[in-house]
Amino acid sequence: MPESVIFLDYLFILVPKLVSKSAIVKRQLYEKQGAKCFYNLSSIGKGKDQKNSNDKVVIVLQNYKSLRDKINKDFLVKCLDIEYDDRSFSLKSIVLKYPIVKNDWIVESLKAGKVLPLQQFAYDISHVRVDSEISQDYLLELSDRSTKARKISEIKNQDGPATKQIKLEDTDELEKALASLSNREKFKRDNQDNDDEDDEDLLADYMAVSKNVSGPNKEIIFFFNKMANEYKQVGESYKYVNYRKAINTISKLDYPLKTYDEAIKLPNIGKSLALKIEEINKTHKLSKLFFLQNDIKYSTLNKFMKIYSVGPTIAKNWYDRGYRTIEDIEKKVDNLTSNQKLGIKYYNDWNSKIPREEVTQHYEFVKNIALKEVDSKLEIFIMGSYRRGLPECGDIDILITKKNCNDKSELAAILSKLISRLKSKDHNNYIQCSLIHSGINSKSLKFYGGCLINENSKCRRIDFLMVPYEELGASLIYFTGNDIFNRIIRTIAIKKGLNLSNIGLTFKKTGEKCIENSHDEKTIFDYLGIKYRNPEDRNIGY
DNA sequence: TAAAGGCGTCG
DNA sequence: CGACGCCT
Repeated sequence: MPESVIFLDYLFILVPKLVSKSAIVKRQLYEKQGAKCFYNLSSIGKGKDQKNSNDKVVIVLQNYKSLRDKINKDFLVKCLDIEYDDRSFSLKSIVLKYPIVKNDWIVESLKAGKVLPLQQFAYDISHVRVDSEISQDYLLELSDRSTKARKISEIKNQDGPATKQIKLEDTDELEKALASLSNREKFKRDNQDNDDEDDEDLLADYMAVSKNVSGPNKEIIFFFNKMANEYKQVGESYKYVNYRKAINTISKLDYPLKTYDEAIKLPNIGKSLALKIEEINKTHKLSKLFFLQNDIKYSTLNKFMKIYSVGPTIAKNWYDRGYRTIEDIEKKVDNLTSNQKLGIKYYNDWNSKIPREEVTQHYEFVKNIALKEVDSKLEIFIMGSYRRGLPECGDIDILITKKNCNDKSELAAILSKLISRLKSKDHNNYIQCSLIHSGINSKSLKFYGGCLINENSKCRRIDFLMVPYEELGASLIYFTGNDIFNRIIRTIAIKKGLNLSNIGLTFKKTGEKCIENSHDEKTIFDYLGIKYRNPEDRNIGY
């Protein structure tokens, strides 16, 4: 026996605490192998076994396979009996201190007759959901389960063979594992099933998106794009921008980015992004991404912010008040703005992409009405992602100008007339709703709303922008984007002491115009000292 | 450490 | 008018 004592320097925290006979038999087996066993962190050293300074503490998830869906932050916090801190990342500090492994680490180690490396059995903390309601219920259920099961079997049969059977089954499994290697494949299969499924989901996702991305670093770009979108949707706009800029840097490389050291030297890539690049290359996963996607707080903020007119402040406020679903919001929030109500009404429609071909249809439809029924001298362009050549668009952006017309009230009147025509029954109420209230006498040069091209279609977001002719160049740049491109060239302007907006290019200090009449974009590019870029080349960062 | 800029809506 | 959100 002495030579088989492999866990001599180990201290196991067994979670959750299971009191079934089989669990206790297992615990005794671990102890025979030299391990000290506890059920939570705070009881270490309180029992007969004292912690030695060289003891390696390992948190072992018992019955991992059947519990994996139930494990979340509150579950672990409660099991480990640690101080609860509601910040999303508090578990990280524990994990840094003590490894968390699935129980097959013990099983496989026993089979191998030696302690196997923890890494390959490590429980991925990034999967841990922060979800108090589910886990509280589950913990209650769990604490009863084994006693309940035993009681039922005892009632069925007073001699208790059922109990014995449970015990035999579980210890059998372990003994089989110890005794024979023929089970090795089965164990492997059983325990890797779920991970394989995760990988397949990821792969499908990856394949779908990677159609649009090629090059030696497409995997990194894929993950960084996911991170960018995740951060955008929870209101972390600087992180969003930084990821997009990093993608821009990486997508220019013609060689695969392999190491931290290579990455850190590149512009727009700092320590944390370089580490993530290394993680992606090693594991083909990004734990932070899975954390964000599975964290109840982040996914709820994400959900709320997809409502038009709900930003980070309101989403956080709702989250803090305990709201978790769109239904909660509809029922319990009594001060929704009219735009937010529309955002909920059209939640699905406005979160769907629009095929490029449909945008073309809208363009033809609006152009026709504008020229025939409003003013034949108008010039009408589709902007945004459409002008940048993308196959799908988030919305429909229409810029309208009139040659040599700088009269804003005339332009406003044109817009009012156009909108009222598009709202009319003559055109099947094409405009369904307004997000910027532009009445017939509105002086606004903008209109945002929802529109319907035909009965079978979805309601689409449409934006109109009336532009004085002298502002056309700056407006074309602004309304073409993308957002990151705009920020980059505006930053270039700042560095030259200038200010670039949709109105024009001015001197930062005096506010005077740099260019009197900038009808075209090229003049502005020239003044900034940068080469003209076609709209298709302004898709910065994915 | 800094990070784009203008404008509409709400209270 | 400040805070918030939206547009690229």
